[in-house]
Amino acid sequence: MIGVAIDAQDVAALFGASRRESAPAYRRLKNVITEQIGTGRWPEGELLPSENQLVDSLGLSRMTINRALRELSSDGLLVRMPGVGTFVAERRSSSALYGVRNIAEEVSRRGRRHRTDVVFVREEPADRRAHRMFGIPEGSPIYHSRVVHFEDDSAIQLEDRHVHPDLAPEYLQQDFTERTPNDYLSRIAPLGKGEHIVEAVLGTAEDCASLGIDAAEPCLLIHRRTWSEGQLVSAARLLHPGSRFRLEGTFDSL
Amino acid sequence: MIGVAIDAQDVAALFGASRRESAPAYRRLKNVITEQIGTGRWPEGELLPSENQLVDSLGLSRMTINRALRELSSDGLLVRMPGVGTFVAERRSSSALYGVRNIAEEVSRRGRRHRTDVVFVREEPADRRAHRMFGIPEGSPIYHSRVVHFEDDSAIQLEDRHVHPDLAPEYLQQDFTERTPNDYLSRIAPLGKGEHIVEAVLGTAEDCASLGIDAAEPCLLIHRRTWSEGQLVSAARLLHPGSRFRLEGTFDSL
DNA sequence: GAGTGGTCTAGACCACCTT
DNA sequence: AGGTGGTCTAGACCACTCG
Repeated sequence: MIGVAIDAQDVAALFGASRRESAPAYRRLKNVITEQIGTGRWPEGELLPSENQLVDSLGLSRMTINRALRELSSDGLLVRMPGVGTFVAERRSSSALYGVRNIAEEVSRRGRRHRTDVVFVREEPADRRAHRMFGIPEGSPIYHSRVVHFEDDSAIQLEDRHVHPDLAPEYLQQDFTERTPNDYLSRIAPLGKGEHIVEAVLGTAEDCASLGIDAAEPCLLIHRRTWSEGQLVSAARLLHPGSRFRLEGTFDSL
Repeated sequence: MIGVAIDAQDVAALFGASRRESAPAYRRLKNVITEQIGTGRWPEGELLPSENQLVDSLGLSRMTINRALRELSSDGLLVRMPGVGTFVAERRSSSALYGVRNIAEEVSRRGRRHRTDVVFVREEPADRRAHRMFGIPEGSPIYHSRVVHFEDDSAIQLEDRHVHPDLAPEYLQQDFTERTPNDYLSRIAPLGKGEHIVEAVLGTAEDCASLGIDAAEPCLLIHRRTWSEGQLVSAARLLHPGSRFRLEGTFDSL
């Protein structure tokens, strides 16, 4: 066996300390486990106590334990194998295809910590490409931001974004460590239409340096444009290290 | 009151008819409800029978009913309100899922010529992974195909696919140069649910040789699984050279 | 007050994996 | 054989909504 098993008594201590919360027991147990995984105190592959051990140490019924573990498994934080045990899942980001909107939310939904590094936020003269896309005169000001999104301490997205200055006049004054650009934009400009293009590429040397990855690592590049009231609001280039990020989506026959 | 309530006896009839499935009860109940909503027989806003009514009509314990309804609620198909009832949710934003459906169609829609090379189509003993995914015994036969799709004369997709033998018994006899595996499967097994996972990777040496690309070229890898009637029909690994392929999609005011 | 969903218990049987 | 998770039961108490 690789990882040292987590002790049921440790879980009991953490769970006991959460008694102040008024949430239901299964919720509190989920919170405790999510926190341990999020902070890295329980590393990938670590074996959790069995359901029966937790029944004894936590004083809850097995159904309650089972619900907490089952939901965490369906959230992708744990991996359960019948006859074997419950393990901390490998940390590999994944986002709903149509959920590429709010990366901070996706990250925290997985019980991880989201952090943003701002590379720059500035006004620039529009080049020909911006002129064509946004329909503003060449040389007139346009906003340009570049930030890096972290999940815990690994970079998972380099966001390079151009924004129409008239539709988001306060853009330069925003603190993007507090609220992501996407967050801000979706608040001030009601989303009308969006477009995604996804491809596999290698990052430039600068991209790779920002993300802290090797130059040969394949990356997922998402071009994302959003319109509001028929006007292009924002065009973003979202670059994700292939080893740390993937897109997920489901569809129904509807 | 708006919607006419759904009768618990109707649910019982549908549930009884699903007895042939060997799935657990909560799963069958979820399938039955999903199907009714998917086909529109239960319109938006419709009131479902209460948990206690279903306990009586289905002969299941309330915990089992509750699990089915709770999970459907978390899946967004139902909306539950304590003290009020359970309702069919409003249609989910039909986030345009990327059109990975039929590559032959996509190619010819672009005015190019589509061609398929069959690498192999064969029966294999299921390994552990197949066993877990498809729920068939380890070592029992499973179908495995690998074909390369060309757009004009450049390879754009390596399709490696495993298929449940019971749900597509004639799979080995198909001529995939005439009709793609996807085409065939969607004809014989009505699509229920699908899942995509998209990531950026490097192909194996064999992959790159099949696609005629350099080993260092980033590729878009799509894992695609499709279910019919709650049973996994097919799991495919679709590998696209990054330089020759990208995914596009649009979405509307979600 | 009657009905709803939300939660929880203390058992149980099963298929599965490991030894 | 013994441990694991997967499922299920038949009860129970609660906060909530509605008439």
